[in-house]
Amino acid sequence: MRRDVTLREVAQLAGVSSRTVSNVVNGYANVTEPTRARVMRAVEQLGYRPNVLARNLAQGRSGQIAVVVPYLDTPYFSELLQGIIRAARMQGYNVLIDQTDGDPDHERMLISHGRSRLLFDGVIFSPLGLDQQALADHDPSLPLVILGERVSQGTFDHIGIDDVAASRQATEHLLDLGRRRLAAIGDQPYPTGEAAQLRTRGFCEAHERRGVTVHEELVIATPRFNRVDGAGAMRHLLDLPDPPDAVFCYSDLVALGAMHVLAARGLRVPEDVAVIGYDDIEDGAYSNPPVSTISPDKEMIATTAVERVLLRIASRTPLPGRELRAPHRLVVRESTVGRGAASRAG
Amino acid sequence: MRRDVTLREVAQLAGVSSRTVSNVVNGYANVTEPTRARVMRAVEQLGYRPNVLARNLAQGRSGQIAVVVPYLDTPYFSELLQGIIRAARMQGYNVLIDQTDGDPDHERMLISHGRSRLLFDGVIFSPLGLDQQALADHDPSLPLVILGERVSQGTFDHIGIDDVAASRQATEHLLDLGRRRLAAIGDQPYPTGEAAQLRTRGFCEAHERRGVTVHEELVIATPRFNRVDGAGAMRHLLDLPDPPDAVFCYSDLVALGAMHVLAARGLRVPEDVAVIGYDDIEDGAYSNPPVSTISPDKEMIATTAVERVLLRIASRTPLPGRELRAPHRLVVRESTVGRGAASRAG
DNA sequence: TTGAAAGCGCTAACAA
DNA sequence: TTGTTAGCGCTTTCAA
Repeated sequence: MRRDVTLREVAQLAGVSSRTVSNVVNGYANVTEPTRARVMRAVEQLGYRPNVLARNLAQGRSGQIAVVVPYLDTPYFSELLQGIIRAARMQGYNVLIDQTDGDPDHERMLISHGRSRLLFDGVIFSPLGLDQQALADHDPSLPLVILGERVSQGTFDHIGIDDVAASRQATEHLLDLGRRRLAAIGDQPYPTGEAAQLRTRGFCEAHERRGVTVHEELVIATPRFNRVDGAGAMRHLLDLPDPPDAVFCYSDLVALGAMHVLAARGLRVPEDVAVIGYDDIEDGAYSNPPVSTISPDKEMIATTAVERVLLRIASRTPLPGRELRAPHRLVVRESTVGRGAASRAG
Repeated sequence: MRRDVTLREVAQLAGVSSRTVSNVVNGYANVTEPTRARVMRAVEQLGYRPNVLARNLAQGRSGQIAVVVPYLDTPYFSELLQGIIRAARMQGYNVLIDQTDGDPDHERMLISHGRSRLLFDGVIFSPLGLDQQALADHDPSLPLVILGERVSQGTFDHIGIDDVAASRQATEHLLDLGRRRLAAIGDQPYPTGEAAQLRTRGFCEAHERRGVTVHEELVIATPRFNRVDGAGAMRHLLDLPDPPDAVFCYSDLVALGAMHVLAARGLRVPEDVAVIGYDDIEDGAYSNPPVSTISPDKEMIATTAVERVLLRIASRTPLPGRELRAPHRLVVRESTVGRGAASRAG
């Protein structure tokens, strides 16, 4: 390892103390212009670059936030991640990525007291395997922002869209098109499936509001929100004696998987079966047909998450947990209204 | 910030020196069993967790590798990233993500002398904005592994598939189906477009081998390999007086964009136009119709990249640059052979 | 405004 | 096998 230029060497060359160099480099305090110039010259001459590690050790922080997601190759997360990285970088923070595969032990570890210290100053976390209680057990000294649907117990922030309202809106869209046998793919009737349950609730509420009966047997549970599960559920639905004429999918990936099966069976979307998704990932806009969906404001979710976690990091005293809502909108495409009729709605 | 338990405190409680605790914690050297047990007990009792930052500073390394990609929401990269993160973690390394948007200055900065020191020990880099020469100018003391098509100048490793052979294979597949007016979407006839140019070369070689003339006007250049560019190029091709009967797309995203336009124009895939992509992203397998593609061995690329960068980090002396080839295979799906006939080929 | 010096918590060379 | 101790490079308190 090549010996690096240190602060001390710069100080020596400039004929000042290392304290002064530190001040100059960080733009701190009051340094007279001539001193500043002298130091800067020495910095240039030696090609000095601050050692981030040393700085962080001295400051007791790592300058990094961790972003923890279950799966990186889920388009929704990678799209979100882009915004998070951008926002964090703007504040001088680096982003460490972790992928848990939904493993509860791994997830627990990351937010527990037992995690390795100073690797990251805060966490933006999209939990999959942890339920309410496990989340509440997190190290209270760790600034934590949760994405998706987990109600805060007051020790961390939570940001997400209004899942019930959004799902209601998607379902009402299908009902308003005259569909009456609606299926829902993605329910998760167990403690870690909160997000899914909220969507199911919205699904039911829409039926109530329109005075239509929910067909319970058409509400299909799936362990994940991916294409494979969507395809499997769709196959099951089509094998039913009385299959649905519309499907509300709890993610766009599920919708794409479902549409894949519909195409394979020779059924037309939306003529035979209308399909609506959730997340507004780019794939959905380019699928055949393009898929209607609920579009959460990802840019806002990303920037707000970063903003909040940095706020918590900066705060000396633990901040009370906050519930933050990002806006969403219904995006109508061909998978529900057919060619030519597709447009956008609020 | 809560005062943390330090090595020294553990040493005190255990009645040994900090040196010994360090040895125990890191599993170094020879420590007698009773001593070890005593130390471990103290560790447990105090809830001691090593401070990664301090360790790294003392060791002069950061324990992190940076993975630099142009765009995170490109499925190919997020799929690759999964493997990289997994492999790195297995070796005790964390992964720092950076996204350059293809900005040459940003890219240059990351591998130059001027980068911030010790933030990462090595880089796995997929350059977009930098040409051969700019890459050659990287800080030679920085362990560097390049993904994609950039020939190493001997100071870094490069790993990728054989683009020419793969493209030839894809093109031959189209020709062997009897198609004769083949288009290619994704050429990039400028210094940073090496990968694209190699694919164009394979495209031409296939024509030669089969004794078919290349239709130059059907080779379309695009700045990026995404859906939008694929859609735009396809529109252009369809507006030609004599449109193609098959399209070789330089990425699956391009293929999906192209197929989107074909569907919108009421053309059938593959009956009217056969389409083949490149990368084998998951979307391609679930599109309608599923898209034939060149499938690089992503898992192997990921693990090899990590392996090589760690090797370079570990080596005291700079290792000579190596060219590494990952295997690929042709995956035949409905977008070229139609329903029912799709299968896999080596 | 600037200097001297004590840490930040850990590793590792040197000694015992 | 274990202890002593001098760094790693920077920040920051205290004093001047």
